[in-house]
Order: sequence, then C-alpha cells, then structure tokens
Amino acid sequence: MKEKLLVIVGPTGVGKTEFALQVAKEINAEIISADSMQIYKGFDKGTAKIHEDEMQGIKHHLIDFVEPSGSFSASEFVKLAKFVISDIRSRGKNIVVVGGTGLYVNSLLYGFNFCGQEKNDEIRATLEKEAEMYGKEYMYDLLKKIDPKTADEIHPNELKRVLRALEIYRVTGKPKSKCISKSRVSVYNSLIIALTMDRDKLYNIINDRCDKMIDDGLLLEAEQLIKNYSLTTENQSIMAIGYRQAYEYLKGEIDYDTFISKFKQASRNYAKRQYTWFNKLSDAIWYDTTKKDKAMEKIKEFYND
RNA sequence: GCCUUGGUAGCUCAGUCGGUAGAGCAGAGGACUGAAAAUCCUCGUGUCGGUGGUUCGAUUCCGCCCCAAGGCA
Repeated sequence: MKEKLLVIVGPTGVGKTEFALQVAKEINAEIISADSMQIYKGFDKGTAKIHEDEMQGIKHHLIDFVEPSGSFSASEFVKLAKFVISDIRSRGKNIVVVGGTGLYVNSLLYGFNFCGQEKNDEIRATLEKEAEMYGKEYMYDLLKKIDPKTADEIHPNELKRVLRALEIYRVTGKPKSKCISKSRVSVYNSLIIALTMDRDKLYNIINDRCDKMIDDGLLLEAEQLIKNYSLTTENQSIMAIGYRQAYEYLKGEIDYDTFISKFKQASRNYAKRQYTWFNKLSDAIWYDTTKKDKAMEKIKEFYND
C-alpha cells in the first residue's frame, strides 16, 4: 500500500502559499515546500517566502535553511523531503507538499534514480574546459559516440546536459541511458492539486507583485546579501528572479526602469514554463482559483478514504 | 507657414538598386533525471500611413494629403 501524499502545484503568484496554509489547518498537516529558491536564507522578499508570523502555527519545512552562498540540488531535495515526510508521519500528522519547482515535485513523485552517482566537480570542471577549447559541437559528438540514445534526446545547444551526460559516463563508465529509469508512476498514492487562473489575470498579479516586492525593499535586501556573502553570478541563489536583475542594476549594467521590466518579464516567462511542467503531470487535478472550495472538498475526501 | 527626418508584425527597427518583406523583444507551445526561478527547442501575412501617377508590376520611384519628431521663421 502506497502512502498518501497531497501535493499542491501551480505557477508563481497563483496563491499556493495561502491555499496550502488553509489546507494544512483543515487537515492537521505540516507543509513541505518544493521550491528551489525559497530554500535560501535571507532570500525573502523576492521569493515570496512566507514570514514566520504568517504561518499561523503551521510548521513549514525545507524553506530558509541553505546558506546564500551554498548550493543545492534536486536529489538533495528528494532525500530531505523523504526524511521530513517520514518524520511528520511518525508524529501522526498529515503532509502538504507545496511546490513551484517542477523538477523537484517530479523527482519526489516519480523517483529520482541516477544509479547513485554523486556529481563530480572535478570531472565537470574538466569537461567545461574542454567545451571551451573545442566547442559544444565537439562535446556533442563525443556524447553521440558513447551514448547515441541520450545524444538523441538532448539538443546540441544544451551544453549543460551534454556535459552532465559525459560526466556520468566518465565517472561510472556507463552511458546515462543505461543508468536511469524514467517512471510515470508515482511512488506515492498522491493527490495532485494544480491551481490555475486566466493567463492575463495571472500576469497582472505577477506584475503587481513585483512592484510590491520592490516597495518592500527587495533591492536593499539583495544589496546586503550580495555584499555580506560576496555573491556573484557563480552562485545559484543569485540566479533567482528579481535578484539577478537586482544584481545587474546594482552593478550599473542596467538602469532602474530596465531592472523593473526585466524582473516582471522574467517572472511572467517563468510562470509559463511552470505550466509546461505541471501540464505534464497526468494525474493532476486542475482548479481555477475561484473554485478553491471544490479543491478543499476533494482533499478532505482524499483523507477520509 | 517653410525645411528636414520618419510612418513596415503587439513593441523596437532592418530591408526591398521596382517582382507584395525579415530580425530582436513580446506572446504561444514544448523539452527537462544531481545548477531547474536554471538551460534549451519550435512557431512571423503584416491594407509595408492614405491616395493618385509612372510601370507589365510599386511597400520600394514621383505628386498630393494625413500623422509624429526636430529645425527655421
């Protein structure tokens, strides 16, 4: 018997945080965030991270625990999430996974199997150097020779993925296609609630929210994080939407208006990409935000079975 | 009022030595297995401001008109 797991997904700005809180209160649950940027300490304003005093006593996990200069990965997420899930369960409480990061949700639900290969920074660095010297076409040809199947699935321009596949081969001696198993079957008895709304309306909310974030002091927060942790574009955290544009602005590369419009633009584009992830979750049940009560009914039903 | 420069895709603009046009951005869709708020792929017919003229043929040349910006009075 698979264990039950409630998952709430949706694009940025749709209202996941608030809804998850309502749900958690209703079903006596704790919340696990599946968000690749809210994990960073101090990255509060631009990531719309829930504030301590907004939590209404509901425990939130996997937010605000990685150093700004640190790194994190999907596999670490899965490991930690699984640990937290069993911990919460052992205390007899329910769980709500709320996520905007498609890869994280996907990895948790369908398994993240990489034959146990750790990433290898040394080999990766070597590969990057080779790519710089010989070009990406050369690297792609290398991959084609050792793992045509994977090469077929990756576009030659996807340098990052090409190198990762080569890295796997060099570390393990096995081609990536022989190493991974793709599954479409959830390892949980999961109920996936996907929140949505009219696209234009969502984009308006996103635009307004960006303005609000700036009013709330996003720039100052970004400036201090960059200064205190000597952050550069090498750091994963600074790639967060809002912060990377703030970085460019603070470095004098773009003017204030450009900063704002690029920030909004990136946020909207991101929301669109999130839809691509969530549309792929075949067992997700979609609810317009005006029909949250219906979603709530469904959730209660799920837990009463 | 006169002169100049513009008026081409939602926006910014290329271009056609006359054979009805194309980039970037936006937008839409998609991919995604240890960096994912990242990275990457696909999709462009629009009275080429209006109207007459020259021409086999005009968005392209010429006239007039309208609009915008700048200059001179």
